[in-house]
Amino acid sequence: MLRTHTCGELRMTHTGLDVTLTGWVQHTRDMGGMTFIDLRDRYGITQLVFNMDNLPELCRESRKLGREYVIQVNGKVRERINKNPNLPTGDIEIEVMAFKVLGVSEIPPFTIENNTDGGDEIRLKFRYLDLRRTVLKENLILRHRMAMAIRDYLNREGFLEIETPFLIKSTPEGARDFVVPSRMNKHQFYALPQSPQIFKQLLMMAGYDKYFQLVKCFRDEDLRADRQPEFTQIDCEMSFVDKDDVLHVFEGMANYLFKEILNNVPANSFPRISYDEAMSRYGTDKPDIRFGMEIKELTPLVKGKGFRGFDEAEFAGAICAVGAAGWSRKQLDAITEFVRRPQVGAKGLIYVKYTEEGTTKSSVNKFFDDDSQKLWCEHAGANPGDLLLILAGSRKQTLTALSVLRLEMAERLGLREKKVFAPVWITDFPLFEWNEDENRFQAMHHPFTAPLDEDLHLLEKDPGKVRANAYDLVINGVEIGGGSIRIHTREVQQKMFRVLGFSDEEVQSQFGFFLEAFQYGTPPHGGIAFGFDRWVALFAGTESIREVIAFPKNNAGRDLMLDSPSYITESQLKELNIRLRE
RNA sequence: GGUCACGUAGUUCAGUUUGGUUAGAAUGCCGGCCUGUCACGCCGGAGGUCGCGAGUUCGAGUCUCGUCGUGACCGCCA
Repeated sequence: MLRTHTCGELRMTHTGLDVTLTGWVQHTRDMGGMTFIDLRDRYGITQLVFNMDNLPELCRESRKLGREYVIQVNGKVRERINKNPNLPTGDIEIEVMAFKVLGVSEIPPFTIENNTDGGDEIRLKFRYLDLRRTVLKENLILRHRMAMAIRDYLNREGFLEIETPFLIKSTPEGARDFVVPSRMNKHQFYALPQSPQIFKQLLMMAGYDKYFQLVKCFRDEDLRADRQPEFTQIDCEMSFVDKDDVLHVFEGMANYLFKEILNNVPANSFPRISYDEAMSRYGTDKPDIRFGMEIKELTPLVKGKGFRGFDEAEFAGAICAVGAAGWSRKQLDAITEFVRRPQVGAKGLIYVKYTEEGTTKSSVNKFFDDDSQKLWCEHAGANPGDLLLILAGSRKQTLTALSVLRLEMAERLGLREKKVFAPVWITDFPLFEWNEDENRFQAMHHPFTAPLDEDLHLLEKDPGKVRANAYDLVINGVEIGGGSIRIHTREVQQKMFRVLGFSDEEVQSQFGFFLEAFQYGTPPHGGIAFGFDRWVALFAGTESIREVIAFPKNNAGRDLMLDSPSYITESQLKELNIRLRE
């Protein structure tokens, strides 16, 4: 080894010891008579001292060391005269006797410190420099610890980690596939998996009754801060289980992570809310339940008083902002503007201030008297001092807008505390949703999701009413994972494909092998998959999963460091029998 | 596929509203001074195709159009 210790481990107990350290020059402070250097490695920072009195030649040499030079130093550990309480190694320093430059460095394009001066673009281009920063380093360490804890828990629960192929087959339904041309099979393409769904079900059929995999998945769709074209799932499947069994095992896994990683267990068992209930109480299927502020319907209370905004609306709903009756005109205008943005799409915002004196003041005073406004307040659970915010319009759009408004208000009122975690299971999703563009039903989860037993008889008569035996894990408004009990008979699976509008020929060519597999003894099974990147981001306290991925892509799917994707040569194309079209 | 914002020194930004002399700041970088710093301090210096292209104008960093890049969002993401 080129070193005897790391830059994070030396303490007072090591004083007097002769040590050799290696690392990067974080910073030099040249005082004239003496020079201090902060030496950094993965483990921390240790201060080096050079002194003109002792070794003038060495001290002069040290001034030539630039930022990010890689050096090896030999010296003695000694107690500092001025200690630095902000540094774990701040009680000691190294009196350098000799050093050697192991690698010189250009001047880095941005400063490699906690508060970097670099913007997103340049940091992605020089990702290997950005990764030297403590924030990203700690995120990657967190990711590692979580991966280890997950493997540890699932291993002890008897799960086997089994790899599945990446070069597979393009199938309809779901996200757009990334495809890979096959040189040996002219004009044919593999697809990269959107998830190992079919493989894990085949593993259940093969008798591996508890499977998991930390696995890359690929979806060729447009990106967001919480979406990358390739991302990592914790993919799990179990046989001979019902919904409760699955939820129990993975509640256990979530709590194991909370305990091992954050030392903070939110609840032994997580609340469960049906999809319908989530939609009516929160306006979304991924509610943030760290705070109340639930949506209350006011439709019957507001109709018929001549206010067109209500009279013409299918639905009117309110949320109650506790203690916000004193909000200024400016604050209310800002929040009104917020809901009127095209992304939220509300026509306007009606507010009612329920004053401390017990009277009401609203933006629709002209149409409603104090008593009726008080009635709304009571209905929505508001007390004197609270602010009622009301949106009206079509039921679906208004609920969606209220859900967005609810989050925004919570943000402004400081109710979304980073260190509080509120997990919740959302259950009983609709099995299908209607696709307006294609004029057909499509699977809300995926085509292998089992209907609830009691809704099975509706499958062909009234597919829109069928509920799925499916569940999502939502933490703090972030969809962390989702899964379902799967269809395990050929008959139901075929009915499912029929409702989705597949012809028998299409089913045969796309899923023939799968239907065939059902015929050789298929156990009842179900599972779940978690977005590992999102989970790490949640624990790291960041919204962007790029912060927890070593080498992420930008929002156009480009790798700014590699400058990929890129063109390939004519000879590569020829080998693949591919001609580019305009 | 669409909407919006941004693009000025190595970097992060101001300047654009109202076109007008030599485009500024901070930080970084280079040189000098400094023996207890840790956001070291002080003095001095260098550093610019205002993304690119066209247009309007006596005159464009500033206005218009196009284009490229970056970010956020809608659609999309079973």
